[in-house]
Amino acid sequence: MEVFEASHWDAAPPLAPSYNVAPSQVAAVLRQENESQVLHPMHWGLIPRWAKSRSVGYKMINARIETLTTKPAYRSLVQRKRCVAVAQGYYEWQKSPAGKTPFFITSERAPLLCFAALWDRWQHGENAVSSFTIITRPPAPKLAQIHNRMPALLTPQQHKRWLSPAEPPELLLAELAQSASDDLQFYPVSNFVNRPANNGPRCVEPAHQEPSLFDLH
DNA sequence: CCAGACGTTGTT
DNA sequence: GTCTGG
DNA sequence: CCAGACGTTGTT
DNA sequence: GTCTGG
Repeated sequence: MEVFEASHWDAAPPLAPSYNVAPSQVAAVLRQENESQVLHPMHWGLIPRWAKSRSVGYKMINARIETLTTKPAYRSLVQRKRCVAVAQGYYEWQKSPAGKTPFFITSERAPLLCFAALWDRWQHGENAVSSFTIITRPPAPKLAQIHNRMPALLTPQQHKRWLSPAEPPELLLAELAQSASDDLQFYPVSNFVNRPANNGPRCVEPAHQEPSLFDLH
């Protein structure tokens, strides 16, 4: 709330801290409501209003910026359902012949990352669920060594405009695809984070250098 | 018209 | 709900 | 994203 | 291989 000058949390108890937010789990999402910014707990993995079951959300965790305006599932959301997912960092798995290594990625300068995202509300009988998907883009040069995609990130200057319903989506998307993301830093972590049930500071501890089988005699 | 999909990543 | 394919 | 299950019949 | 759950 301090960083974003958000006015309040939507739900009474704010989210508990998590070092391992997996798809389907709840994360902090910023939305504009009238003139104020409000934090909402939302499930990661978009469940569109028309979905017949919640399980649709397991597939829609990311949205490619290149095709955002043409995909039927997303194009209507770009107009009025923009939001910002908030976290200190995120994990990306780098592949090599030796296997997959998770990296933890944060900003050198900012205390939090702002992920450009889209949300929707799904209602089925009694229970309503709000959920979101994170927009992805080709990687900034720095991150190309880790992965061939990255989340579309917003600077603190950009995020208010991204949330504003008055802003034209075409312009916002053009800027989003360009934004520099040159302040990102990263380091490898252990595969403790691979198991969704694992949580705590151990998720972001730098990995020991594992000797490869090749180096053992 | 109705039926069926609606998504990304990564691998081959 | 809305789009695509048949 | 990764991990883990993937099934029925019949019994307690 | 593919789907579900976290």
